[in-house]
Amino acid sequence: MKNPTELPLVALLGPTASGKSSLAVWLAERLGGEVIACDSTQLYRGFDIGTAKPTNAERRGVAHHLIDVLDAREETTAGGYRERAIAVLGDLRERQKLPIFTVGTGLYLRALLEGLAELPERSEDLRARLRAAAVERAPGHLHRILWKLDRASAEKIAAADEQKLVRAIEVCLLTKKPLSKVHQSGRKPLEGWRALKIGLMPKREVLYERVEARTRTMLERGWLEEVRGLLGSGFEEDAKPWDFIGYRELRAALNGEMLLEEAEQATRQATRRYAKRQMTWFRREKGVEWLEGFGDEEQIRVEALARLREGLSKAGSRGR
RNA sequence: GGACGGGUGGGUGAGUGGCUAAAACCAGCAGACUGUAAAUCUGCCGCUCCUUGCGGGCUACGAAGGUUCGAAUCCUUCCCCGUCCA
Repeated sequence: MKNPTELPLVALLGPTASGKSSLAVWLAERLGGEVIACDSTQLYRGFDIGTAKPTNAERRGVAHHLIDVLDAREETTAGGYRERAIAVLGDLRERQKLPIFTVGTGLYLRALLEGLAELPERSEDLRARLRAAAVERAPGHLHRILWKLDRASAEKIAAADEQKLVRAIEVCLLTKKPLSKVHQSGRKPLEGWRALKIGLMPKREVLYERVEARTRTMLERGWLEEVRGLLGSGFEEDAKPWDFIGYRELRAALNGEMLLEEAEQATRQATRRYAKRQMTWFRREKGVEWLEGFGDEEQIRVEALARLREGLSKAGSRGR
């Protein structure tokens, strides 16, 4: 196999409610592109309103990928996302379409562009055993195990961070090597593509206002009904999508564990915190052209288009 | 008019003489994060100064006075709020 020519791909990053989806469609129409969601929640079928999937009307006939590809009881992982995205990229290459990623999940973009180390997949079995042990033993048990297996990792992970400790121990046990060592090898960056990154970074307080307004709008569009329907459809209570912001709160409201009003309030709150975490992650992303505004604002769109055209011509390929 | 209960930092709220710039929680801010990532976790959080130290100064628990070596904590008066009696 020859090394394929390097083609440009676009990554639109930005916190939730910053208007990525709308900008993506607008750009796709002008650049001959198709949209690929890079979002851990839009992957799931049935969870539509609260994950802010673009509606058919909003897609305006532009093809969208990696939305609705998983059943609620399936697990996503960064590695799994990477594989799917690479498959889509292959398809777009063949059809000569510009890939435009709407990136909400920073880890997934990184996994795609920079690759992941050669790590084993998660093992539910092992995880269950580790968790059980943690409950029985004194606090700090997992951290002590990791300390023995891989001191360097143990120093980086907080004793309270069970999720990361379990993962680290899991990798050490399955590979029989320290995680910190495994991390140093085997990362394969994406080949054949050159990423043009545009970031949306609206003013904090305006973004928060949008978050509030959008939560309201989602409810008005029947979000609660959607959740009611999902509850009735019978998949496990611990299915991954019930972790998503809003879904867990609305479910609690429907189960009588909190008032609807409280659920709405909690949802807004969680969304704001989420937006903040996204911004923290994105700030570290390299090579991003930042725009201070929302993706549905005319001047932001025009500017995004201009910067992309520049980038595309440098990449020496399509762009009309 | 009378009897109780209460007024604490952005919010809720603990604290009844020193260990208290004041628990805890929330909000806020900053950050970490290579297979759960809309997850998980960490730090900061009155103001200020610097030689950034378990450092110094100032302000703070409704208001004003007082007791005390020392008060959010005790006393007095006043102002507000709640409940009950008239």
